[in-house]
Amino acid sequence: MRKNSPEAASPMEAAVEIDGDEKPDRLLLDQITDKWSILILAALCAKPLRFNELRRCLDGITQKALTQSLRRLERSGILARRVIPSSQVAVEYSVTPLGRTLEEPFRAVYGWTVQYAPAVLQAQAAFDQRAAEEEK
Amino acid sequence: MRKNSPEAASPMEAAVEIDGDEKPDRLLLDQITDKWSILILAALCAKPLRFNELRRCLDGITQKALTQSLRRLERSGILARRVIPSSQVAVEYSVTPLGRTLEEPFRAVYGWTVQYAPAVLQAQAAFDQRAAEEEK
DNA sequence: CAGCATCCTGAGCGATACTG
DNA sequence: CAGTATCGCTCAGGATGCTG
Repeated sequence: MRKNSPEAASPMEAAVEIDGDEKPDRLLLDQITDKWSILILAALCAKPLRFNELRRCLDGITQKALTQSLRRLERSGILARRVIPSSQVAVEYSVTPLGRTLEEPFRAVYGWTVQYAPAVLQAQAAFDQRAAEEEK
Repeated sequence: MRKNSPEAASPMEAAVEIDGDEKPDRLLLDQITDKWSILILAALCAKPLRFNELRRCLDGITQKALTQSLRRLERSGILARRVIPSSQVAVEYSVTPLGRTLEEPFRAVYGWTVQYAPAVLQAQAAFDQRAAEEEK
């Protein structure tokens, strides 16, 4: 396996330059930017939740998808899974210290979507407008 | 650093609370966090590129996938497509001002992957170790 | 060169049923 | 409650060929 590259003078460009084979960065990037990870982390950063509580927060997610996302995040050390001793089976998910370090970057991205959503919607409308016109 | 994010009482949680129906934020989030968008933006932030130049940067992407991603980003006003008059057909893609505002947030996420990749890999190894043991 | 159209395969998702 | 297991099926994505 390859260790990561020494030191890239340019910040992000490294991702697109060293592309000879599958970079771990790219894989990792895919993992954390998947459909639900951001939202799951957002929910658990607020407070730890149990499986079905979490499911209710993430409206639209299936049990299977949630389980998979949770496992993947747990495996990567971003979430912790803790079985609560009780009469009923109870499992609580929480964010690890490592996961906490992701909160900021994610907040930046999510903040962007909120801030610029109107601009983007407008751009999309304009684009569709133009497309429709030259269709005629 | 950043100047955004006034001091939202609830920073990211908004995304997981208002889930009655498809929120535009969620859709937008999916759009920009897809497999290639981050890398495309990274490449074009460095400098504008033509279609095949860009394709070469993003090793592994197919023509179809690249076209789709580019259209989507163009439609959202993040990229600009410009046909260069010449003897041969030439098209240059560049980042719009709106796209520039995404550079920071993306850099934060990408930076995280680089910084914490070792920690994540270690966590994954430990996880797999544990899993393998209780398999026996 | 920069795409669009078409065909095709399989990875992944949802639905359902079952378990500790 | 918190999952695992199985099965069908869709549809996103790759491969290929063609065009302005």
